[in-house]
Amino acid sequence: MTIYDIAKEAGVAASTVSRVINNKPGIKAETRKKVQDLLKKYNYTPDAAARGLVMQSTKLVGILIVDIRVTHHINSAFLIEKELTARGYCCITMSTGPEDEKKAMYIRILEQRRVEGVILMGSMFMTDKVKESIQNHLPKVPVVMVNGYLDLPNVSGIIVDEDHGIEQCVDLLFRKNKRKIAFALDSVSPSNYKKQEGYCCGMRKNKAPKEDLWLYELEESSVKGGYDVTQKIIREHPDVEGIIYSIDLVAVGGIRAAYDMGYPVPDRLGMIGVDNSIYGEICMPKLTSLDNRLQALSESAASILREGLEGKIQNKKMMLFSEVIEREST
Amino acid sequence: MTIYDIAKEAGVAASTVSRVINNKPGIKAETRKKVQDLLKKYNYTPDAAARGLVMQSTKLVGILIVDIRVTHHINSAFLIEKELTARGYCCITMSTGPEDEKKAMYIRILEQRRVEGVILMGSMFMTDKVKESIQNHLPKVPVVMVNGYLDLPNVSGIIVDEDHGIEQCVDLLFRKNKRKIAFALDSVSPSNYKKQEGYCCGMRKNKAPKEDLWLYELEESSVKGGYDVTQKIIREHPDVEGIIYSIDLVAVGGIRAAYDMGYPVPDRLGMIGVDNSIYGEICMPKLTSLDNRLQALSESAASILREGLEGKIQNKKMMLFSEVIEREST
DNA sequence: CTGTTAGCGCATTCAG
DNA sequence: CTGAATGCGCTAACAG
Repeated sequence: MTIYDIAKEAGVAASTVSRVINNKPGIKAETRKKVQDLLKKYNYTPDAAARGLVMQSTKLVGILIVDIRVTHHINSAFLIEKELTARGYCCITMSTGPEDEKKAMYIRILEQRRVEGVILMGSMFMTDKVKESIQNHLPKVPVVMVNGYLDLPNVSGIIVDEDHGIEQCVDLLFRKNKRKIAFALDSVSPSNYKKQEGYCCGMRKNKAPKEDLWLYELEESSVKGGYDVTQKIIREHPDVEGIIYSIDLVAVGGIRAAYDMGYPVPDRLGMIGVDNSIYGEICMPKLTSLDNRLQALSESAASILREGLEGKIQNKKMMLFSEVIEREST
Repeated sequence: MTIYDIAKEAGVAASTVSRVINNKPGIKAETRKKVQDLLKKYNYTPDAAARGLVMQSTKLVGILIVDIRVTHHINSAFLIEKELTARGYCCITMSTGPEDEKKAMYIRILEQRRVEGVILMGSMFMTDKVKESIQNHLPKVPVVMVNGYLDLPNVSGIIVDEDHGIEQCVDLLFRKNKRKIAFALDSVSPSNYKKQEGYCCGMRKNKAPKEDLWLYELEESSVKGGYDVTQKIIREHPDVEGIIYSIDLVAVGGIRAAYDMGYPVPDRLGMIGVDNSIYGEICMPKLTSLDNRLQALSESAASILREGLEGKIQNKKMMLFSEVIEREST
């Protein structure tokens, strides 16, 4: 079913049908009615691709996420999608995986689809390869990176001061008289690197001796990973008094490990995660967590992209401030 | 940049460029090379929409989810997307919200985009309005419903015997000598209705007196909702010995409520959730849960849709069997 | 081996 | 107020 089919049956030209569909003025009420009836009769809907071709506008935006199963990221995507869908855009949300080549591949897919805007979700997209791909394949569409930045004329970024936030976490533990603090990283990413910096800064600021900076990297970013690393930390440093984890998901594994090893939380061991996620409300005791402002981050990203879609392409750089949410684990 | 631009610079016709792009045979190696160099020079990628128009194939599939933030559903979408992307399809994943009108609206959006297949995620799509929309707007594309079914020639469905699974949960509690069992529903959906049926069946089968069938509906499908309803259950039935929840997310709220009210789990109170999700591994004690076979469900959905995309449109109906995973809460 | 032509479904001039 | 003609970017059938 095309506008021609409708036109033929209505005894008018295709252009008339097109005008009716798009509510253009200058159509006799009677003709309009006749066409509209036919449109309804056949449940006709115009082909977005064909329209996009002639209008030079696909109304498509791409949202790239390393892994959509990561609660934190999909929650953000949800908010962004809601905002953009309300404005008539259709979002293509895809999981790229962590490999640079695949990220580049997905950028190409978005190019083929001629998206008019792109969201890059998370600092994992802060790589040279991604930068090069954007430069080569999407040099003119507005791109917004959530919690990261790429120095390109069409890319904007919003970042959270997670380094400073983690520093506050260290401060909090010190205030609770916990001075032997370990830090567990779930993966290597610019965001996690910043958190690690914050940990080191905070420890230095609180005059912790250098040999007491205990950095741990997880085998896997999961509850089990958190469980295992925590056992390891406790075994290697039985005098540990606090652990900060790069994300809540692994922190909750740590909470359980502490319990199983007979380290009461928070009395003997203070624990802090990052994301202020639902995981922290489920475990026992409830987890103190660094709120990295997911909602505000997403809303800003959506609104910056929206501006870009409206033609104001500019590489904005914004920062939001994280905040420690204290619960039962400290 | 179009194939014409490339063609002009290469001194060949557009069709030749098209042939090179699509690796068609019968091109002089020299010409091919010349064109390929230009393609690379300009980072040219064909416009998927224009190609789709002439090929009569968009290579687009739609995935509709009531709320992509629901872990269970997004995990399933992830698996399906992976499979379909690998086969050259591009997935449009969208949150419809629970309202029927919005579901219908999103079906129209998919129609406009001329998707070649659709996944309906979750039993929440088993409504007359959705059925009517599919019938009117997407009567010819293969549709696969995950954990549900619509009686339409182009719709397939895979369902899980959650009713029977919940019955087994009741059996398990009875074996543990818990006979006063409540059931908490997080929302009204066909899937939850089936679970409720299973609860009633199980109770009847185990000869529980009719007045001991305690059904509760939650205010909100959240940890807090589970917490509140559990307090209510305990207050209204201090002799309660077991609670089954329609999903893990609310069950973990219940676990905490039981703790706060001094009801040791599992000694005094056995608790069971549904989904076998990560939530159940985070709480303490760890949650016994009904595994509703998410992975198998998703894989089947993807493979049925794939068959549909390959032309074998048929309304298959499949069933998978759930399984109780016992942990610490029973 | 390559160029010419036509047409996918639509919106938009420009005539009438 | 409406119709005919054109072109968006691409592929395919047909010539040559």
